Amino acid sequence: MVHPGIIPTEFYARDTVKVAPQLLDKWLVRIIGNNKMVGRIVEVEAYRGKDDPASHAFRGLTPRNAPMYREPGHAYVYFTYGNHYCLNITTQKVGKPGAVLIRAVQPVEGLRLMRRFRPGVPETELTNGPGKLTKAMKIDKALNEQNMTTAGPLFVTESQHRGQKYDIWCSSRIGIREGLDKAWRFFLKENPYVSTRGGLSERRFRSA
DNA sequence: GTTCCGATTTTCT
DNA sequence: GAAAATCGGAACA
Repeated sequence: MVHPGIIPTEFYARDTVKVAPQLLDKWLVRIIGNNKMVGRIVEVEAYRGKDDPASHAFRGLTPRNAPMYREPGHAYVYFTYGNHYCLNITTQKVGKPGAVLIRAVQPVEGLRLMRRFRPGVPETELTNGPGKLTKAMKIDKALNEQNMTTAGPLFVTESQHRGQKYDIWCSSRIGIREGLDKAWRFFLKENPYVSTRGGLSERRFRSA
């Protein structure tokens, strides 16, 4: 199987807040045996380090957040609220913590498999939240620390569809209590697959 | 539509 | 012991 346009390590080895909005419209690809699932990234959040009280890395290195300090372009998968996995892609060079949380994707390919992992759910709710997309695409602890810059079980590519114009908006991040002043959630405005609950102070970020 | 609750890991108090 | 980068179901309106 050929996978054109895989996003390389250098893309991720930069400021997390710069990387996050640039991941929008790219394709998250999940390979399981001969099956392929693809989701267009439509909502993300940036998490940094000591300057970011909402980040897992705010208080320094722990066993859980260790991937945030290691190589960029790798998966940081953690288990939360006793029920759900969340997928992040690590950013910044080794030693400097950072990660982008993938909050929502738009199903592009492999809908049948996604529906099998999330039965009885309408298409718009298949992957419109961080815990939902990991379940629909079978992303769990087994993929923690996976390299996402090469063709493996999980990686990101450029969009393989014709470039259509879209508006990027930003807001405060969701489900946090501190760091609400930072507008580090980025999403495609009016995309029906973005998770519903709005952040504070939504506003236009840029068009692309 | 809303609010409340339970699932139960990791980290911090 | 409590809160957290969440979700789905139940109860209520």
